[in-house]
Amino acid sequence: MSDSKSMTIGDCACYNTRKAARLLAQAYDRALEPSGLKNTQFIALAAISGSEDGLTITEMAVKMSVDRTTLTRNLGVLARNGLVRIDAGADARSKLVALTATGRKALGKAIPLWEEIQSSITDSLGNWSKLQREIEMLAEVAREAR
Amino acid sequence: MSDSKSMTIGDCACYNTRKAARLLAQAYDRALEPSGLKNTQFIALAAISGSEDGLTITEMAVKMSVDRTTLTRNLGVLARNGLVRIDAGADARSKLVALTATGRKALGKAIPLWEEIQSSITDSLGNWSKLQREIEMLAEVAREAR
DNA sequence: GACAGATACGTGTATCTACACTATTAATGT
DNA sequence: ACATTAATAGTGTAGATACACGTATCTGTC
Repeated sequence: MSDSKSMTIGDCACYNTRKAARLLAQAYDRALEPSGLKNTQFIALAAISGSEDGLTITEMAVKMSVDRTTLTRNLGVLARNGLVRIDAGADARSKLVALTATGRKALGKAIPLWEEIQSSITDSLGNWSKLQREIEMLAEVAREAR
Repeated sequence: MSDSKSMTIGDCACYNTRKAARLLAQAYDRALEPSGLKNTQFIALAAISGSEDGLTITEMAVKMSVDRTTLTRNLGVLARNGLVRIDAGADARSKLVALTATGRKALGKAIPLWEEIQSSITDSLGNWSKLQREIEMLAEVAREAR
């Protein structure tokens, strides 16, 4: 079963999704360039700005579906560039990530650039909302694959 | 126009696609582990094996929609592990990439593992063929975004 | 045959990614 | 109170990714 119509490696879900992700990352990076942010950094800043009182690294990693240790490194870059602040958390264990003024400013500069590339991409597609839901479903299925 | 229903950063095409790509990569890497290959390496070997007389690095990069210099590094890993051979090409400039016996063997071991995770993923989805076409369209749109 | 432009490839640098492991601190059970 | 377990974060290592730049080679043209 499940092999009814010959699987080909060219149909690999991982390959095709990664390919799209690479090309999208390049397009968004180019579009965001005037802000000095890469797509990853833009998304990270946006995630932080969405949380009023800052969030811990683990919280943020879960929210973004990225490995915690990956996020630690990525936050290191942002902190080095003065875009985020990493304060002591409630615990002596946890830390709180928050935007600096510089970070907020960069985010503000990036948002209209993002809106432009985002609508440029989605306008060329039939129905992005629907495709987005399907890609989210794909992510969910991958997350649960064990 | 194009903003008829309020764009939110959570709808970012780049973010959502990258997220799915990350989770898929983890799932496929886990599944392929017994072969010693990562998803990227598996795809690279498959791409090479698909070309009878080997291909140049640029040809392969175009075929896979990956940056040429990225591919150079990735091939370096595969060559270091004895999975591919990099011979002199027609030119004194170009080179020819080909599978070694070891590479062919690893690929052979990986294919059934790939089939398993691939159908596990796609079976959990409504219609992968259709979604795949849409993701390919998304990649195409991103490629042409300038 | 020399030269301008095109082709093919590598390196330096920087970022993103994640697994395995470690260290520290907090919470929990007896 | 103490030992065990859970929670939180960092490091070592390794691979993937791409841009800017540099080098060698080839090709067409004069």
